[in-house]
Amino acid sequence: MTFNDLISGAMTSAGQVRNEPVQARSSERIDALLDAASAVVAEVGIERLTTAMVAERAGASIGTVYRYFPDRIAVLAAMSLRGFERFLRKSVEKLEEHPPATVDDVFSALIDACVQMHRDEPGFTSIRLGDQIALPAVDGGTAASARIAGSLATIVSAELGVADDGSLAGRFDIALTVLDALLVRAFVIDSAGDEQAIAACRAVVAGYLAEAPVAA
Amino acid sequence: MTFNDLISGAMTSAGQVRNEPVQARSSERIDALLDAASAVVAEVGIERLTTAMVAERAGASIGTVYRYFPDRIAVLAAMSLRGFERFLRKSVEKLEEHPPATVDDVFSALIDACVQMHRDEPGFTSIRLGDQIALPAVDGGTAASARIAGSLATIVSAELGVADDGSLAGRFDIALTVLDALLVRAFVIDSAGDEQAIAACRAVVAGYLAEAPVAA
DNA sequence: TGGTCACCGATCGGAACTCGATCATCGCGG
DNA sequence: CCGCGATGATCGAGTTCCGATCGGTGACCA
Repeated sequence: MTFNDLISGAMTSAGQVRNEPVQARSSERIDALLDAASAVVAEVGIERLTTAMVAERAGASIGTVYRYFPDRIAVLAAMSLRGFERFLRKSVEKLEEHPPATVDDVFSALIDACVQMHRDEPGFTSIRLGDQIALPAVDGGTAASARIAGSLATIVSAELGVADDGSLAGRFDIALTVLDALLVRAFVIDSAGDEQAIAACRAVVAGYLAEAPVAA
Repeated sequence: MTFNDLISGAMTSAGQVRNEPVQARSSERIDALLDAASAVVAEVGIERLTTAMVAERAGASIGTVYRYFPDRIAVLAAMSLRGFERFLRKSVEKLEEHPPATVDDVFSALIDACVQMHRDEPGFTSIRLGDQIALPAVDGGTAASARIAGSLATIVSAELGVADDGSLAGRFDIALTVLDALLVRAFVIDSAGDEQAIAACRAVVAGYLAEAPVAA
């Protein structure tokens, strides 16, 4: 089991399109629609996004939006899931580029990936890493950070030889929750990312992970 | 300056009603509308709330909703602000009932108040303590936790004699951000509040505050 | 008691979403 | 290799539903 397995284990059906693309132009169209949705959220926020804005920004027709997404909320959910998957891919990229030696290295890579998402993915600060589009239909099993934490604990145990008394997944879930919240804070303070706030995120997460396990 | 000053310093105009109530029935109606909005968010989520649902649930007419709120998002913003204010009031209540001796006591009271909000205030787990309705029109000065942190730092310095090298407000802002995120997690895991997750929130916040200051 | 506040719901504009017509792509058979 | 037909993709007018308004009526309070 490698870091790459983080991705397949964490995806849900909640943000998938209604018709899986067959032709290349269809795949490209979906990406364009989600790029458009991201840009609209970055500009006006989640609540004010309309499907007409998305269609217009994507250079498509309203009917094309509804070919792939059953409704407005499905567009937001797909955007959220795409962001989540992209975060995972960047994380895996970094973890495979510079194999971590410690848990702290692992989370350092996750923070780097998440900072990059906030900087490169319009609207990510609004949509964040999480579940707010899906709430209240989320529980401890389906929450975004929980979907990563279990696999990550398994992989970290195996790859780094970290002992797991059963609490590692919970601790990672907490660390991911804190990471997401503090990076949103860093990008709310400064849309380019407040460096002190990012540094503080690193310190808080590292400090937490360095402690002896607490029941999660 | 007392803990009670936390409240006046943290409020914004962003969630205020369009017509301030004059008659008692008007105040009661606004409360009923916001109670209704909370119930609807708890059931269907933020995105699916409609003003018709709010009117119906409140036993009012659609025109009554628009007497007090210019639009749908203003209803959500008012609900969010009311939650935030109620959290502050519960916090101040607890802090005045049992005067804290340490920063940890202060945050313990804040956690108790926030847990109580999640339990007693429908929809609070969706709307949380934060700014998501207002995003992206939020910055480091207007963010919810930042609006508390400055006053709290001043009060804690004065009341508890805690030394402040200028970083206390930032540290409190971080602690509040973490507190909010980890309690949302606790109530996502279990809608009654997962006790282990709540305990973990206490430990993480206490652990962070016990450390030597890090630039925020 | 009268002026002001509060409420209602019919109405209209705008957003969400549908569906039938049309266009584009691709694989297969000649 | 090319033409054709089946399938996929797109569009936007039309329909439905939601957001928001406004004029008429009722309630409150000084």
